[in-house]
Amino acid sequence: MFTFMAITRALSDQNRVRTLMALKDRELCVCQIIELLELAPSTVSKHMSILANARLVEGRQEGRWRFYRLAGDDARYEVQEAIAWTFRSLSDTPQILKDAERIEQILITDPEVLCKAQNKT
Amino acid sequence: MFTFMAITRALSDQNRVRTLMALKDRELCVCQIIELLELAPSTVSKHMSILANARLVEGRQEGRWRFYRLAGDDARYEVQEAIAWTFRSLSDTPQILKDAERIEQILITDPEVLCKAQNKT
DNA sequence: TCTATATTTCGTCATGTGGCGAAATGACGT
DNA sequence: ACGTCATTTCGCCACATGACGAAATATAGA
Repeated sequence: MFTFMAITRALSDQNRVRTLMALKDRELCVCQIIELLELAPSTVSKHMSILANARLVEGRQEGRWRFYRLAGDDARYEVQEAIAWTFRSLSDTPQILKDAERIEQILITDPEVLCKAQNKT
Repeated sequence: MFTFMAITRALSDQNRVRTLMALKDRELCVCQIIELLELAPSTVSKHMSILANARLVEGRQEGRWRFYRLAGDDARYEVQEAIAWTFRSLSDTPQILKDAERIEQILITDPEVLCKAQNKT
């Protein structure tokens, strides 16, 4: 029950759901997620920790950057089903399609450059 | 997206999830749900309206009583999948098993008597 | 070691949410 | 029509949550 509630609570925020969808087929660095959501780094960090806590995503450190990816095949089935359900429900929605386009743009820019740009703002 | 968020928000409260699980294979009158959750009628009413708003449950008026049941086969597939996922995730958990037992007890008592007893409290 | 920098943690604020009781609503029986 | 009674609506309170900026942390490179 606790596990399940952690998942539903994690999914009950639009920004977190958008992030989850953005991780389809790729991992993203925190600064890339910041760029997508247009939120403060601290806010995004909190969101990611909530998603990670629910085991919906996994984090990976690479140098100064932290990358997040969707939970893998080793995840609990509640998690796997939650992710599958989310994707089936939202893949075709305007917001997610718009995000997908935006991510393509974000991926063009090197994370290095992206982060630097964010620090100036 | 809006529909999906309504569902996840509805599922992000433990009492609402317990209620949803309690509706497996049967409909329940509001006073029976009050008895199960041990919450104030106004609180339960609010919970039910949130579940109904997300289309996870449907209400039916019968005289003075209002019965709720799980969304049927005509519901959107997001809803159907959400319900299916919830059941697969929680059917075997202690809280839900305990609730199931308690519901058996509640069902023994006639709703008429149950409501009267609640009014006295 | 010192600096730069990507991310997290902390403190704070505004808003949302879940809880209750009282009053309103709606439906039955008389 | 009127009283009864199950449920909902409303107003309120305590607490949770999402947002930010500032400060702390951790890592890479000089």
